[in-house]
Amino acid sequence: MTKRASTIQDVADKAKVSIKTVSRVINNEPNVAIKTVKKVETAIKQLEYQPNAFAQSLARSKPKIISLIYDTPSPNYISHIMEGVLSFCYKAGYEVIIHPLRFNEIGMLRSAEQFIKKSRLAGIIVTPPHSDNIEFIKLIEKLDLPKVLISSGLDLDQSDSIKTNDEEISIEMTNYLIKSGHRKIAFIKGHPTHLSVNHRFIGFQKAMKDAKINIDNSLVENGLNSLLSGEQCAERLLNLSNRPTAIFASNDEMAAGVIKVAYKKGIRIPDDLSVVGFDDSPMTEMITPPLTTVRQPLDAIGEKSAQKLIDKLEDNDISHESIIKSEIIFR
Amino acid sequence: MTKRASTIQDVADKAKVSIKTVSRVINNEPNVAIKTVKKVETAIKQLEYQPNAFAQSLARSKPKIISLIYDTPSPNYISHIMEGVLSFCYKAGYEVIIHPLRFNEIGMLRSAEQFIKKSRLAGIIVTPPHSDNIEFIKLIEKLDLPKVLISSGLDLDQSDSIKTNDEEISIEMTNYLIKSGHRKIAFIKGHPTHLSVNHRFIGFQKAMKDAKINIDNSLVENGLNSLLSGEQCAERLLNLSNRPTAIFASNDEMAAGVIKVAYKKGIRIPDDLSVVGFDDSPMTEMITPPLTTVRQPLDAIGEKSAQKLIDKLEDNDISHESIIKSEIIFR
DNA sequence: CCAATAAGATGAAACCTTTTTGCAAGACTG
DNA sequence: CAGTCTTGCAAAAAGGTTTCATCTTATTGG
Repeated sequence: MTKRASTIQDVADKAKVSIKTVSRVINNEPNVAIKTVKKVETAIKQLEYQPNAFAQSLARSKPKIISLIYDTPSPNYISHIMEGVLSFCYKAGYEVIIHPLRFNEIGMLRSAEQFIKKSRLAGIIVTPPHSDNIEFIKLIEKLDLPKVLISSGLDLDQSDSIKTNDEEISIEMTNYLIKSGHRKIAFIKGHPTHLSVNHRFIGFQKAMKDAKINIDNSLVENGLNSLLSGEQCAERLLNLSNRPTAIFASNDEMAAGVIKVAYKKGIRIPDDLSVVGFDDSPMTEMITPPLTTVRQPLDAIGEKSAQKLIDKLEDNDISHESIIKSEIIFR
Repeated sequence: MTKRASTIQDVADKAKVSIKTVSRVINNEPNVAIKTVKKVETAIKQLEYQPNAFAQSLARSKPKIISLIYDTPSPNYISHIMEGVLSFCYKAGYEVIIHPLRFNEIGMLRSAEQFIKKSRLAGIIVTPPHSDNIEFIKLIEKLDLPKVLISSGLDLDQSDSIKTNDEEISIEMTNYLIKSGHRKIAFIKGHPTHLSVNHRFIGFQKAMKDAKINIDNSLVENGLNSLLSGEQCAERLLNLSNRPTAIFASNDEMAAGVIKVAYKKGIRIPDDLSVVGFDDSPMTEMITPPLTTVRQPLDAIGEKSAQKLIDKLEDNDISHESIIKSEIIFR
């Protein structure tokens, strides 16, 4: 039993053609007679030949490898984005290296640079909060690496980013609350460095203004995207003498925190208090009572990002919309 | 501005040594004079040199690349395992390719084989449910690929797998319920192909037997690990005239399903019904009321798996324990 | 103290597998 | 018969690792 994997040479021998011709077939190059293609293909099949990805990457100027950079936001978020990215790249013949990068770690930029150089990436997809980090983006640009930023709040070239319609959907959600009769609506903002999350607040403000309802500043809390911070904000909000009748949280984790506190205090949902969130992690469904929430199509976001990046790399026409719409799930 | 990245040759020139010597320094090989090492290191720093990972992989017989195979179980599960694997591999200088593989897809085995060959993997880490798939394991063995299986129920060489103490902890959990006064305890089993989950049931049986409590068969349900199946099981269990006072679910998603149904039926938790789960996804905390549950240290499992695999690859002494203990979180 | 020998440091060239590059030659087309 | 496709050849990348030989030193025995 020869353990040695077969090489392109073996295939060439078996098909009785030259190496170059095999290479042509593998890479779908034009100008190969159909008959020859067939011969080569059967040889490949018989030998169970698979081109060595490293040799290919080395020989090509641009290896077919991209990376997805993340920083452990919610597992749900990242794993769905990942799913979308992987499934598209798989079809397109690209390999993906998932790379975690701690946002606040010292030397994070240097280690990122090392990683990028070492892997000779063809391109990079960046998720929040890194996509909001101007230093990091500059590094990528310095290295001349094609990129796609997901939900970046930075003001960038359209062709470089995939965004969600946070502001618009936030308006819609706020209108829903208003239409349901709420006037004292509290808002829990997200992490300050997470720019795109802040668009959610902007939408809220606009909707309130349009409805001519004043926003009571004591009803606006600054959260940190975590369950705990949601609890803390809720604690303050629900202790107010002028307690809100609805709370709009910038993400589901914080919304869950609100529910937890409300439960502890014996405040009934949705009878005494309406709670709405943003993100639709599956947890939303499990929570009793279920939350009305905004569903972001994360898989689609991942897929589009990958598509956009690969189109760039291969100089295809870039005509895809860059905004992926979320929708409200009423519960 | 030369865009070309610097090569080992450049470093050699700058340090006035041979390529081989630079290679020695990069790979920490012995028998290099300290003075020489210094010279080379400064040259590397000045040129911002990073070895090309593909060239390395190509030249080495075994590339420093391993893969983590998964099949979208709960996002929480996979992303924590991933976290552990990545962080260890990063330190050890290995790259990780995360590869999704649909369990029931036709041609799944062939596509897996292609992937493994193409990437010239050094080793592979397999998560459930693939780690229970005998066909898949055989494929890996045929390809002669070092492996570590996470929570495999198959009866394998110890050195090939990382397990959790499911049975033991399940006994402990059952004892806790019994000690709390419960006698009519229902059990919701997990997905039948997910062997390790079944050890949880075995533990439950043992504990009940030891306590001399008969298990009422109508109180044992077959779930499928999903929220929905949890709801269905709960529906049946809670409609029984002889309704259980406690329900032990094999994972948290099913436990959440139970809670959802109980809530709908107006059954109060924990007053009328105790619910305990297994897994400790963060959802558990958010759910109101919080669940008593088993916490599996997923990051640690990922880390140990990576360590075990890499130790194998590098012929280090393999002396690590292969069982990672879970603990019960009382709430 | 010196030759003999071992041990350590270094380098030259082959090798890993594929793509690419020209160029030449044979095989068609109309 | 000129022109366009196909195909092959051989060699040069791509950027490392590895084998093995060589040149220095250090150690040892006498």
